[in-house]
Amino acid sequence: METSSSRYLADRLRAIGVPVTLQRLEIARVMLSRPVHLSAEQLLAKVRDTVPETSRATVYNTLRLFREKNLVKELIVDPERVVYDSNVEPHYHLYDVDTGELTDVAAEELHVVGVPSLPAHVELEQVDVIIRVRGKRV
Amino acid sequence: METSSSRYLADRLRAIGVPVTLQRLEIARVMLSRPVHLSAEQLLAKVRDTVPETSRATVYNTLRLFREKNLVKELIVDPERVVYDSNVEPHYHLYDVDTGELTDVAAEELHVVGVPSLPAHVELEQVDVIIRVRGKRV
DNA sequence: CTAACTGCAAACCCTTTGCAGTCCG
DNA sequence: CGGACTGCAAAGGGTTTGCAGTTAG
Repeated sequence: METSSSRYLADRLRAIGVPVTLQRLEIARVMLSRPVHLSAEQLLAKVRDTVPETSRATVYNTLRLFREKNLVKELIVDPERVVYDSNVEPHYHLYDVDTGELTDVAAEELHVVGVPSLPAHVELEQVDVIIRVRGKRV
Repeated sequence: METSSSRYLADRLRAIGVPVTLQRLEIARVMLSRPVHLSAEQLLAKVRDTVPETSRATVYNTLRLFREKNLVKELIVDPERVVYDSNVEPHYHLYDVDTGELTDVAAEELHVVGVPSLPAHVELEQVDVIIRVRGKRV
């Protein structure tokens, strides 16, 4: 499947009511063609490689839009920056605190047992699991 | 046990090689007398209630020091701010994304099954579980 | 023609830092 | 005395916003 073609991506955006622009198409190409973990700044750099007429504001605006449309998920693993994940299916993460590298852990591999019953007035939104690892100390 | 007396806290700081000052003692009283979740700014406000001659820089310096000494743990649940947790024992969290309220979930209640085997060059630092909830939509 | 999108730059918030003054051992 | 701690204010980095110009339907 040609998931990375402009045609496919443009249709996908239109299908969810997102007007297609050059910048959004390119942001979609970088973020949505395959599972990636990118910060806003990293995304901006990649998008500017091919579409230099892209501003920081547009990247942030588009990320917010994509998040609202459930095309990407925010990962909060580091106080320094937010990371955007193009895998919106339930899954977990392994995070190397030294390198910043993020790896997906499939929901089939890992299970959270014993989630407490919730107060009546709240509902579950999502369960985050972050397995923090670091390079071995010698 | 008088865990909140100045005497006890001062001794506790000295025991781990932290020179005792008025500000540190007060920060310790607010943070360490009982399990709390506080942001730096919230902590500053509480400390200034009793010791107004406390600067923001001192709060941040002291939080870093306390973290290095394993008196508090950083919680990364919200991109807006870091929350400090005076419960340094392994445990998990329930987070209300609407109110910002954080609740501890004891390690005995909840288990993470299936943590993947780690690459040889890294070691496990910690497993974070954040159960995100929100007020029920009507 | 109107509404929506974009770019730029400045504003904003949280956190850290430089520096001078102060205190404790 | 010397090293460490403190306060102030300014710097720093990531994110958001105001506004004017442009584009698409």
